[in-house]
Amino acid sequence: MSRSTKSAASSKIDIRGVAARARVSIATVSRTINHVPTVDPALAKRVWKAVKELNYFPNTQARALVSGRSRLFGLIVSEITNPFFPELIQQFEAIAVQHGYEILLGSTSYDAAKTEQCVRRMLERKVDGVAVMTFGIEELLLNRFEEGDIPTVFIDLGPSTPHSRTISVDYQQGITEAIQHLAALGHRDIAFLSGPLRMHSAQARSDAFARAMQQAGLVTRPEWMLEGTHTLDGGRDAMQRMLKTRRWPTAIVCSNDVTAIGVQHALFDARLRVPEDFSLVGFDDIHLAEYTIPPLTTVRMASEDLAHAAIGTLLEMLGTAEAAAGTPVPTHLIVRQTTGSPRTNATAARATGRKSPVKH
Amino acid sequence: MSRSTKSAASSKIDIRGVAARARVSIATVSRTINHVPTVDPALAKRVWKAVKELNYFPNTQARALVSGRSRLFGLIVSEITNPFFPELIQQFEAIAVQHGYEILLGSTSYDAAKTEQCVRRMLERKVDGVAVMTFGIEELLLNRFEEGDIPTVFIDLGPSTPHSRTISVDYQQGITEAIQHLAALGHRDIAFLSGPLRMHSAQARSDAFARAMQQAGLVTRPEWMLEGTHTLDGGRDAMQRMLKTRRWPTAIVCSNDVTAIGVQHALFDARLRVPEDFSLVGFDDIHLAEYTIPPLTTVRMASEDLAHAAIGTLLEMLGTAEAAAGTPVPTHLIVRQTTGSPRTNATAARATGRKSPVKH
DNA sequence: CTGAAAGCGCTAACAA
DNA sequence: TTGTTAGCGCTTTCAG
Repeated sequence: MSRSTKSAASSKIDIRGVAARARVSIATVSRTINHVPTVDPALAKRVWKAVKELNYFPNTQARALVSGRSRLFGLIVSEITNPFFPELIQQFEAIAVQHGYEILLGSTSYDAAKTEQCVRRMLERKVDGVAVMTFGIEELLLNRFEEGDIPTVFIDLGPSTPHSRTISVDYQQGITEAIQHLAALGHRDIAFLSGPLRMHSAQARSDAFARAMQQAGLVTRPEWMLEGTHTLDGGRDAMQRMLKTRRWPTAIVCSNDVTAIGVQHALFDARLRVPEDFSLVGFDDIHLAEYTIPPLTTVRMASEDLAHAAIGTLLEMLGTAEAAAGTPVPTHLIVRQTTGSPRTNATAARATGRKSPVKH
Repeated sequence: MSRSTKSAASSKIDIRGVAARARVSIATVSRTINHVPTVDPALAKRVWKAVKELNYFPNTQARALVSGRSRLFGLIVSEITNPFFPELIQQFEAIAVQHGYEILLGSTSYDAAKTEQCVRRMLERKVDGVAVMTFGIEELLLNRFEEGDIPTVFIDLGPSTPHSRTISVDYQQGITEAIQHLAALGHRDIAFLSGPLRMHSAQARSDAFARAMQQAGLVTRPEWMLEGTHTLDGGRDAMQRMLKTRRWPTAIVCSNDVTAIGVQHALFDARLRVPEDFSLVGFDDIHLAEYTIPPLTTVRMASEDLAHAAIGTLLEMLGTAEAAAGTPVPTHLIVRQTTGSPRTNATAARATGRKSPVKH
């Protein structure tokens, strides 16, 4: 077991070791690595040299214990298996790390017990702030964090309390674009497949749809306002239910992309084609949307914008950053290949095969 | 600002507060909440009562500082946007939480600098163990953790050092099933679209393919062994390259599901049909595989099994759990709708339209 | 500008 | 069985 004094056992080196080697006090080491400006450059140089040689890095636990700040941000999402969230998480993590923060991830899976436990874990780890990206009202969460004086950001939730802020999303813009696009193609019978309506953001998207329809002079029929679950299965099931009804719409707007993918699947199963039999519009613009067959027309809400807004707001609440201006996160339509002219009833009845001729 | 003595400011309650209210020493409180069996039940009851009333929970930082254990497991993945990883992460987190551990997530994005930083963060936070699920050899990682005496599990990496173990995956089983399935359908010209070959697991899958082909008495042509990137884009690009060559295989086996989805997309773009023109097999069986159009035939490797094996091994190394026996993670074929009889050259030339008649 | 010393909240000897 | 006490590694007064 050869352990040269220099290299190995990096984990056992502490601030005292560095101080000894640099022939200064531990206080000076502390100041140096924290970039306190009043340190004599000569000493600082000795300290950094020792740090390098010993491969020292500070113990985060001790640091957090004494300073009261953990440099940890909690990120609470509902369900990590919806591809939108990983994209969001990745952005969030990248931006957090840039600012010297770590992410503690929690997923609620729409389950009260899991949510409670998740909040508890965040509180125990003394996160400096929390971003709740569940796209749903979680009064519970708000109260618990409020009690602990922990800065919290939510996505489009109503009131801002002393320790919580809201990031607003301009759902209307993108959804209006979608309806206008559909209307321009000749669609009049448009259905909306929402997420769980108890979730505020699902409700907001649903409302935006209704408003856009009205602006376009189209009527929304109640039986064409379906409630889904924001999942693949939910989209498939809802579409299957709709296919059992008498009168079909010619276009379907979904509250998120995975729902739309579920719809595509149900349609495929029923031997119905997109966009010939049904036009389809998603929401989110996950990376995969470009890869569905055919590629999905969808409303883009950039996960990067969301992550930026969330962390900016958190940093601002901590006094670390300037006010990041509360401009809402924008959305806009991306036209791909799931939208086209509405079918005539005749087409619907005998549709078969692809239109385009074989190429190769 | 009314703050009743009982409820609010839960974050300011410490072990001393609890001790005072329960009229015991802080040591007794510590023992109670750590379930040390030698505490007098009467006192324990008083302590728990105080804990409830004050809504107390221990400061994790302090606990970690003194005990040297953070109850944190690092989980390093390559790229969170490949849907396989979120599914794995979710499983991993669930199981970790069951055992009282938290997850610190890091993604390397195949980038050396990001990887380095990621390891550093884990070391700084003093993780009790690390699972490296990058599906690639990362000597760098191994050494750094080894130096810090941190238990580490890798996926199918060669040698086990004192502090590292390997979880092996039985790639052969599932891939052999896939080849046999294809051969039974009449395929002889089968291509393999691998991941980045510098990644050990991609190489292992590739080798398993070659062996399975040999066992089935089929020849593998070098130009049909393509290297992809385990991404949507990589699958699409590789397929597009292949379509430019003179001789086409009749079936394609992919090293993971997103690659297969990319291939489907390239085929769709080229007006070629699955499975009429090409049979397609994926690997992983992500949830989405059931929702591609048509649904993807794939080799299942359960993320749950992987997560279980990883955490079991980590716990075992920490002495917390019994030896979890090193049985390899199994894989097996799931037949859906992307595999069928091989095309004849004639079919390839004039393929058009769906076979099945319209239903509704 | 630097060093000595006092804790941060908790666990783990050691005494009682 | 319970309480007292000494730190864990670090930041941060407070003197010097």
